[in-house]
Amino acid sequence: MQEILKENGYKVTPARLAILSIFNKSKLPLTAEDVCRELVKEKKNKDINEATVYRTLSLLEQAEILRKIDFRKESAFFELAEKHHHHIICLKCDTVEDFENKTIEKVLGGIARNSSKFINIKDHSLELFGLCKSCYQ
Amino acid sequence: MQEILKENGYKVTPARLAILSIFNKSKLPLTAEDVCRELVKEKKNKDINEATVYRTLSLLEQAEILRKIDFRKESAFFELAEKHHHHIICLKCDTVEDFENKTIEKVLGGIARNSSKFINIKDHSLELFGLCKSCYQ
DNA sequence: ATCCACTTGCAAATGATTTGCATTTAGAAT
DNA sequence: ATTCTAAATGCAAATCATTTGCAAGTGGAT
Repeated sequence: MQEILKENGYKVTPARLAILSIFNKSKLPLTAEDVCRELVKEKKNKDINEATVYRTLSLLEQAEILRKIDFRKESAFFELAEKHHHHIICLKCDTVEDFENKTIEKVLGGIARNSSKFINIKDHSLELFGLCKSCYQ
Repeated sequence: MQEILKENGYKVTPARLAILSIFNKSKLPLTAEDVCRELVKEKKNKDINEATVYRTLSLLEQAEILRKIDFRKESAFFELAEKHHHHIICLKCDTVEDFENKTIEKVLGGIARNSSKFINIKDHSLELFGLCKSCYQ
């Protein structure tokens, strides 16, 4: 793991190793708060600051060691609920293009039906992120 | 539009009508802030409070008149970036089940390629939301 | 062992969203 | 039309996740 840090030119620090090790142990995605809580549990690392956790998470995300589940924008977006569809969102200017696709809906229906842990799927969200023609240099 | 409010037992107020009308005019999803900005533009409705906008948006969401794009949880989630996959998330207990599906990836590739506005798709997020077996009453 | 850019801790700032409370209002009952 | 009450609103303060400025600490190249 620490090789990945070095390769990317980041220093190997106790905080970074501790946080990486937490993700290695966890089977589930974690929030910054989850990480802090786990850190406190480990006797040795009671002292890693919340701000450091946030800074480390975004560093690890940029290094593509961690993935952030859903690129959430600062604010929530709303639209009329009329028709079900999905979006392609520009990472730079927030332009939105809608799309819908029957195949995907069908496949998702099957996935929902075959889930081992879930019995009731209420909705789903699907967004593509990229650069629109104007923002693509 | 106001019939929908009445049908659901909500009072028809100037604020609600103004906000609904903004969504009717808009081709794009809007944030609470966007709505406030539009309200200020209209001479008549300079006076609708920000808190009212937020309260109205969540009311309209509950009435299923508006849809919130991506059910964002309070905090962002992170996980090791190793393998690309998606999630089924319990709305009650946050339990997560992973899944992946080649068909969906393939279809999304085609959608990206055929987009009229976008030229560079970097990533996508796909999450299903529902109730896990334990939380389903 | 030294040095400096990179890290960290701490506290304060930020930005979106929510909430308590006093006032106003929609709309049902009169 | 007037009255009445629960629901809706404005305002300001609170909250919550996340970010940032700055001073102090530390990896790791030399």
